[in-house]
Amino acid sequence: MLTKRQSDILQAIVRHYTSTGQPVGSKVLADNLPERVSSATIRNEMASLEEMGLIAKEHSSSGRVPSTVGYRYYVDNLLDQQAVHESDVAIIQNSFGQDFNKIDEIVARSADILSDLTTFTTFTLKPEQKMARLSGFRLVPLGNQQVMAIIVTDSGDVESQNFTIPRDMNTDELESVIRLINDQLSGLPLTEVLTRLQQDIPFKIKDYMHSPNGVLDIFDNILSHASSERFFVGGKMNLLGFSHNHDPNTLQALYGLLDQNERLSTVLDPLDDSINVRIGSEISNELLDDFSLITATYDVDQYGKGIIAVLGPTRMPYSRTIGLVSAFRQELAKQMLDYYHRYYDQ
Amino acid sequence: MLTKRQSDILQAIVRHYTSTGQPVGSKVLADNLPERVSSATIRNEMASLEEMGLIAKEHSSSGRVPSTVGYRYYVDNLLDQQAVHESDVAIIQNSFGQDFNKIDEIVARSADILSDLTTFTTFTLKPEQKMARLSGFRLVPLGNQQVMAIIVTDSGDVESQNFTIPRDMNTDELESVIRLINDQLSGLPLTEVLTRLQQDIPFKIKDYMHSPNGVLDIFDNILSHASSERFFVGGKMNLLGFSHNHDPNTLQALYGLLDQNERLSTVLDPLDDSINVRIGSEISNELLDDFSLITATYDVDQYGKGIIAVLGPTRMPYSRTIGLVSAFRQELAKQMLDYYHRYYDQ
DNA sequence: TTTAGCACTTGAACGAGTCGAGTGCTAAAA
DNA sequence: TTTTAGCACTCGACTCGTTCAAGTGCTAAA
Repeated sequence: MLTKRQSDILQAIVRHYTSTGQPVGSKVLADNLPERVSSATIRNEMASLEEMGLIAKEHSSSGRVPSTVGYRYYVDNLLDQQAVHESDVAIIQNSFGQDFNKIDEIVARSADILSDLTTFTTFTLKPEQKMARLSGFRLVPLGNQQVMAIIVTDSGDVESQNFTIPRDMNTDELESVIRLINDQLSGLPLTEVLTRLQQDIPFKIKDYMHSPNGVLDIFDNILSHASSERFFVGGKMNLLGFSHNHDPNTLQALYGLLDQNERLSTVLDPLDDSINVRIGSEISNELLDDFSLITATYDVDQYGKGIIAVLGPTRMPYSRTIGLVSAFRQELAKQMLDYYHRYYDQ
Repeated sequence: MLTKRQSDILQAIVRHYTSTGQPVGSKVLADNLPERVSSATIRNEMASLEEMGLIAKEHSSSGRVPSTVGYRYYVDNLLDQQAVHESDVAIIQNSFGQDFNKIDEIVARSADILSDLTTFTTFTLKPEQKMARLSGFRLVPLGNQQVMAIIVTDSGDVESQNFTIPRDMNTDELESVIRLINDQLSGLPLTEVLTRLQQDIPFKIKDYMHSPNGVLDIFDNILSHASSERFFVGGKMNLLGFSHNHDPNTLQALYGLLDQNERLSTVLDPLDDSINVRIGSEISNELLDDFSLITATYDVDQYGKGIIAVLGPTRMPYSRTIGLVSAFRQELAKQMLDYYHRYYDQ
């Protein structure tokens, strides 16, 4: 456990370092502490803090820099009341237009707004659609053997995909299959729809058409697309600004990571419903050792929970960023509820 | 006009510099020229070349580097027969799958293939759709006030967009409008459809519905989307590798440019149907002074002409890159024709 | 016209010296 | 016992001079 003075010193070090980027020495600290003590005393205290692993030197006679553990302690114990600027709240509210036609549009826009505010890179995920139920398949002929398949869920998600009908496929057959699917699978959760599509449906379809494989692949394809979770990434290029490492290869690797949804989702998984901060090596991913990740869920009542996340440098203004995330998750939840109410309640 | 020996020297300088990135001195050149001359002679010749503005020194005692004018001369007069490696041709052919459901997919894939091959950044634009004709509007109700509007052109382009019907809008009214539009506008070129939508159609619609504005905006919106030209960008992140300038601000500005289609299209406009090379300052855009841009059209017969382009460093292997572009435009045209034939000829 | 030779220029790499900001430690003061 | 003043020490950043290699331009001879 730290003494009051040690806390003060650690806090001052983090504040100073995150805002200037320079290691902090005993003299500067002496001028910035609430109680006046000499630089020598501070040096002694810093020696203790270093022994505890909270701060570190870059070289033997440099000032101190917070370590991962130090940031951790700061975030857990020394954070300001996360006061969110009213102007920021106003910006958030005004940035959402009202002309959203899809949940995805809200989510994508969210990532951009949040990255503009924080100047970092952000991720957003819409509420889990796992429990969403199939409300209908549609098939729209486009002429010339082309067909657009559309799947709609009761949570308002729409996924469409074009495909081409094999020449040997009969349109009537296709229509009956669609009817069958709508009859049998409407109202079921997407997960179950997927399994049914692989199990009993092929069996039943046999009666209607002679080559059912191609069609089912299409449904499979579009369905798994609809039920797959895709992160929207905002402010990708901000990374260039706050990454310390400007080596092209490292950057390319990082950007590769941002494009791989599977890898992202393991990294961004929020542990609980609070605002979660992972610092440097705590984000078990070598590429992200110099970054901090703030993740949070947002709760859209019966429509499920989504995720927002901010990726910034370890030396980020934690208080401000956490405040922004906190304000943002609320506003986002509100926007989504608005959206759902506008279109689905009556 | 350059003497044979001057040509040889310029050629050797460009070759050497593009492959090593190091300024080239008289000694190295002496070893690499077809006819054996002393380094002193070469120094004299280089002095002439420099006076003509074809090469330049980085500092008073450094080797020479090609200038923009020098590259220009090289590209115009000294290029190898652009022999394309058979293996590259094979790669191009194999990289196109056959499971394309949309022209856009082919175009997007093209940008990726070409950027992988060149290791540079590439742009592709599908054949001009200006002359494409509207073959139909579709309107698919998705439930809960939501509707998906689909527009299909005779060139097989499909554009869809969700929107929400205002509560005061009558579905029957909407249907009659759709019918009207299909009746009146099918078969017309998209450009004309756009103007008609703004001129006589609103007048006619008045009879069918009391608040025509919202609907027409939607049509307008989706139509201009369909007829807008959008470049696909491949290998964005390759830019990190070949840009000399690693300054985050410059990079961000560059990436900003890649996302602005309007600005791109002024830059990428190919002057004619040959393969066009613009070097450094010739690409009238300050941001691109250290880059070279190779643009070319590809010709898909009656379906129009599209554009492909490669953005690389001024010191790129011109011969190889031009060869690749040349082979690629042919294969791409073939792929598109295949696609069209597969789906539109009977 | 070409070439050998030579004086000259330049950036890169290296070491020595200085400076400033920081440290740890000791011994005296509180 | 805690705090502080003082001091020797360390290290990176910077400057300066030196050396080295790779170039150059120019001159005079071949």
